[in-house]
Amino acid sequence: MTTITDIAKALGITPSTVSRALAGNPRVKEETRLAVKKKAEELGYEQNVVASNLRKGQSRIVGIVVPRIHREFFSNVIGGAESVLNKAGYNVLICQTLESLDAEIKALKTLKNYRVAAVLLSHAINAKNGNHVKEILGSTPLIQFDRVFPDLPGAKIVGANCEGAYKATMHLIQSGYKRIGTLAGYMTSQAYVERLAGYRMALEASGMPFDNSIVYYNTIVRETGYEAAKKAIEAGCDALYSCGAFSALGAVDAFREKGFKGADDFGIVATSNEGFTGLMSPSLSTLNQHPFEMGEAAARAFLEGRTDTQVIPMELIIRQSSNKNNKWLK
Amino acid sequence: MTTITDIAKALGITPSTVSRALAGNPRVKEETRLAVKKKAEELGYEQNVVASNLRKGQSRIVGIVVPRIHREFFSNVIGGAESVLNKAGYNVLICQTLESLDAEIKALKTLKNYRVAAVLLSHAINAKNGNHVKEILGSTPLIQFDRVFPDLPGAKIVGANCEGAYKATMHLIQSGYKRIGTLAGYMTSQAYVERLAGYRMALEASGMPFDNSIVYYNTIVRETGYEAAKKAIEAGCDALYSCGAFSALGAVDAFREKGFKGADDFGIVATSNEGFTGLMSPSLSTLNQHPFEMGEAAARAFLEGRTDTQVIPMELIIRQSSNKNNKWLK
DNA sequence: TAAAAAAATCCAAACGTTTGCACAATTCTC
DNA sequence: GAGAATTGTGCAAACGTTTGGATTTTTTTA
Repeated sequence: MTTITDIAKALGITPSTVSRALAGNPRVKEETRLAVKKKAEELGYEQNVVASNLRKGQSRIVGIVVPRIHREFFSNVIGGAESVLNKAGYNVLICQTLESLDAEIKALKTLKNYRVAAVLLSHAINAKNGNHVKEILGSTPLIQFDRVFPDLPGAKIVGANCEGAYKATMHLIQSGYKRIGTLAGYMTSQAYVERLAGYRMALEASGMPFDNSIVYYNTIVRETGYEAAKKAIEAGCDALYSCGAFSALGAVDAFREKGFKGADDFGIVATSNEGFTGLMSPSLSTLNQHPFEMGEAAARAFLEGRTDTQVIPMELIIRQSSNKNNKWLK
Repeated sequence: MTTITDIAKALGITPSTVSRALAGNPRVKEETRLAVKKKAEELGYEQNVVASNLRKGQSRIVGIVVPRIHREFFSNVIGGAESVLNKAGYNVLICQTLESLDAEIKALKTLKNYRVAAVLLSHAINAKNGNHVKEILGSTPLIQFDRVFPDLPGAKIVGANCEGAYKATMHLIQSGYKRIGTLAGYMTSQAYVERLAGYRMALEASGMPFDNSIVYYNTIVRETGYEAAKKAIEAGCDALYSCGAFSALGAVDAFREKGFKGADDFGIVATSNEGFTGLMSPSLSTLNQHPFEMGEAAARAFLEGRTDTQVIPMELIIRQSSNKNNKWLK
């Protein structure tokens, strides 16, 4: 591999001048700069970024830590972040924690050892606070997304959970549904608490009672969604706002079983616009969390040195499952 | 940040001994090794991997280049590769090409400049050959997966396209379907050519004619799948093997339109076990390409220094769309 | 107990780049 | 045309680690 020393020797100058020439330092003569560029091209020179990083004490690598790479939400966040960072000349080093706090700690240490320019982080589910992060990262910029700890410094990118849930519930109300339950998540998670709050606000803003007996807690997978939906039907509900996407899938199973034929019979809006929601039958009305944009925002927050909290709006996508003019099954 | 020199000074020894002690070199006394370890712990020492990599001329980073990070298939490959590599002490630097050859070239150069230990690569769709790779990567180990160029050196991990298509078609034949068409892909892609070959082999092995008039080429998205399926129905088909998953979705649209009620009316098996295939109604029988395992295999091929081609079997998953004993819609 | 062998440590260079400061060459000013 | 200002280049150290070979210390052997 050719080095700047090789170029320097070939040109009878010193490595320092070559370095400056390649870096576009104005202190080197136009003439020599061109000669250096030409020779570099000629010898197929490529900078050894490892050496450069060592000398400069910093790298053009941004670390991204996520619970799981192959999760629709996270892979989209990564995709968004990568595209922004790549344009700015950064590369991404990716670590997955598989929801383990130990793995998160290890990942952060590794990234620190690589002297990454910043860390984009969404916490493992069993991280209870951000103390470990502060200690390990020191002065390395931190941008948290989705699963954040408010006490940690630095930018945070979160979804508009409350507002989204409000919008979804309001849509159901305005569509004429009279008794709207909710498939709520775990109250240990900030995101789900906010969604429940949004649901409640929409009801109360419309003069409808908030009835805790049709709030089905801890309902985030298909099976529990199915069971909860059956109960909701028995309880006289004609619509559901689901805090997740997979639980809504279970609800649809229940509707099928009951012979419901369309949104006239029962309406549902789910959170998280997973790919399948638009492909299944009935297609599911959802709240799009814009994971790709979340990744872009996280990357930009780093590039622009922001330290505030950004809230990414959730977009309501109305599909068959809440569209009263549309039969589910032909 | 504390360095090995700090540790050396604190202990009254030299950095070289500290380095060797931490590396577990047998030339250092047990006693000093323990002292070093203790002091390192005490001072919160973390190795500067950048300096280490520079000196050693290689890094513990593996580059992964994919067309798109947020594609179910690729994000799973990455997930699989990361989990294996991480256990072996490697980290992954990820680049997406967004199907652009220029971006692929740039990514490879970047990875080379980082002196990565290896590159795992799935080519951009408009890369016509592997010449650029050879030139840039030089001696850096290359492992290609999914989209590979046979002329490039190094390990290759591919799906068992022919065998999978054979299995899927054979399953339809054995289920009693009499006239089986296929939603074929682009014949410019090796994978689709092989799938068509497997389909043909199954027919011929069963004494059924291969009829090119019910081979629907270039059918890989929902819309074209829908159109092709309508034609297939008119042509008297009672089943389809689809080379993609999204085209099968279009076929299901067509079945719905025709009022088909179950696999007794029409059978279909799709390639690629995308998440939605198991969630839609009817659930789709598919060939699971095992992307996660493909990523694991690619990572292991590097770790074990393999240079052969591995074929990852495709698993037939039988669901409602080809199960004659099961009505699609209740 | 002296010499030889083995074990532990040290020295110094190297990896390839960047950068403050010194020096040389050029241009400008009066 | 002498000195000052400007411009371009060189020198050498530094980033933190690793490693071959030299050196010192300890242990073994006769």
